[in-house]
Amino acid sequence: MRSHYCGHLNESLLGQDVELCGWVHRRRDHGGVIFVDLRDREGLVQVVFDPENPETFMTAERVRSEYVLRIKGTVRHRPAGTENPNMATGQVEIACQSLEILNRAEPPPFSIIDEIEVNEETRLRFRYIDLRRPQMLQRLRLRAHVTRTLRGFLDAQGFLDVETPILTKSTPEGARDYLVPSRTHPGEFFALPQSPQLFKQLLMMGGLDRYYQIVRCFRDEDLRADRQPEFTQIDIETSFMDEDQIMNLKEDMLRELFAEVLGVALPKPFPRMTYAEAIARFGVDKPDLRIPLELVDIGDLMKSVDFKVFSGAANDPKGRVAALRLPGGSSLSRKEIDDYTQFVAIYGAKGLAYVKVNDRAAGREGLQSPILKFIPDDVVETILARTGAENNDLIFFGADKATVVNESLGALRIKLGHDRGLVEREWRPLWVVDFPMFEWDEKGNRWSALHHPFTAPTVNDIEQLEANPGAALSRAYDMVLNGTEAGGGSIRIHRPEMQAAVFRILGIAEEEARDKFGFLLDALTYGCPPHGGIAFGLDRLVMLMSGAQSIRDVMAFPKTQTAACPLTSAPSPVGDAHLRELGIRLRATTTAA
RNA sequence: GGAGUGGUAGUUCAGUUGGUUAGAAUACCUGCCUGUCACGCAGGGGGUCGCGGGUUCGAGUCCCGUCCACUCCGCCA
Repeated sequence: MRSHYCGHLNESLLGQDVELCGWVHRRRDHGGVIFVDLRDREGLVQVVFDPENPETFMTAERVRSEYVLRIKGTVRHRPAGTENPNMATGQVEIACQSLEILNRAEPPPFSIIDEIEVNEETRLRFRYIDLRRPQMLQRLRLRAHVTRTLRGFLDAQGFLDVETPILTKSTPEGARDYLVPSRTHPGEFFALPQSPQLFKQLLMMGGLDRYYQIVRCFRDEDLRADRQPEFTQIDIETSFMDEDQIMNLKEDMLRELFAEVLGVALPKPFPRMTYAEAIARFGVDKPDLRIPLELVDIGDLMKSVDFKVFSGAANDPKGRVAALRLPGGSSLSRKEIDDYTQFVAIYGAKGLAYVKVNDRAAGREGLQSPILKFIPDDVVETILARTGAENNDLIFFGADKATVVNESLGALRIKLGHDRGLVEREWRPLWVVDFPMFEWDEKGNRWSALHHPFTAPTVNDIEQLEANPGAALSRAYDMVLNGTEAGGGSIRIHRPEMQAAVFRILGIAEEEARDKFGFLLDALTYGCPPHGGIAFGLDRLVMLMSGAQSIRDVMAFPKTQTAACPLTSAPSPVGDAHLRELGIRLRATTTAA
């Protein structure tokens, strides 16, 4: 076992003999002396080889970058004037007495020293080298600090860490499953869990009462900067607690986490906002409260204007007309506005109307806009007043189906916030509550669960729920942090009749419900306690806390956008014999006659 | 499934209107340098311009297709 880390050497060890292991960060020769910066996970220390120890010196001449060394030597002060203030260990150096090359190394494919942004595929192919870079190491250490702190909190609160199966049962709805063929049941498949949702509910039925697990989840959907096919949840479930108790407890958890890991004091309590308010003011159900821009409804003003884009949306029960004021936005160039128009087109917006407010006092003369001629003076004045417009502002307008207006202006709001440097440098958590229970799926022509099918509605009356599913609210809550969904949960259904009713509304036939969830329905009949819980996305949380731009940067071995691993070349073909054993029919490789 | 950006030396990049033997920095190798630490100096090696096809006297450059990476839409109960 090594006696010291390189990065821990300091003046308290002056004169002592130490043994160090590490990588050659850099070798320099000068004036008959060899300097080696030796690196381990704690940092760098400079090792000095002088010719008075010829055997060691000659060995040192052979070392190259990334060679792995074990050295023994004496800690001493650097000569006056040669201290390196850029190095944590820059006051001391090691006078080397013995040197052992534990392994040689090819020159690394990219620099560990320079902070040049290397192509991500190359980084992933050589991830073991990428991980040597201080920033990656620091992120993994932060991640470990986060899980350690969370475990400490949950253990102290009496939560029990229980593992649930990875090989489990495929469930309908939700994301696409990753499937695993069963050898012993030819033609049948396990699914990897999208989350341990049903198992944690079964643990409540098993009397566990407070459960948590830091657990891998799998979803076979397309990837994003914040979405990987396998990711980690902090999964939590409790019995007998209501939503306020759960939210309060989880707030405490997050506050302790941020205080411990980042030294940041999160607000107490977190603000709460209904889903409806979030959509109305920010267009999205996970608002980034750091951006001081809001959507303002103006549909009531537009019902009879002589401009069909606006009046049509204003008179459509599913439409919305909204304004978004950008302070100081009148300086935007025509090209910038065109670019924003292109940007909102991604979300289905057919255009992006705007008004530049050059001189508020000058009335219509002080405004500049391609659409103003369609709108009466009093309406213009009301819009300016309602949005709080001031000189040099710009107001964007969205008019379309409400979903299009919400998504496009919601996304534009975030983009403007970043482009114009309006994002506050703060942590702004909030709870979003009162989600609709169901949303109408136009394509499938049916109701689908906004959260998941085990979420309890706010009403207890089944007839009332079935009479008007679209009006029902759920007992779900999302924790949003700086515009990212950090976690989400709900109180679950614990009455078998209610669970059956929700399945009915979702169009899951009784037979199918029996087949897929019979075990859950049975369990509900044997004394299921009221229960609920929450799951946090660990990767996203660590991404936010570390300032990383991608979830991949806080995972040791992430996958690329096509869900492949450049390091191991997974996925890869398997042999025919292997497939036959699994009862999988081979796809014909030659064209049939 | 769709939109966008990119792919040239180990790495990060430049490469003009299509025109000589495709460059720079850095890394690597050799030598020099008595305290360097982004050391310095001199020299050297290193290229299937992602892949395939086309246009052309001539393609890194233009066209078509394709693969890969990244960002986003759809998708993600």
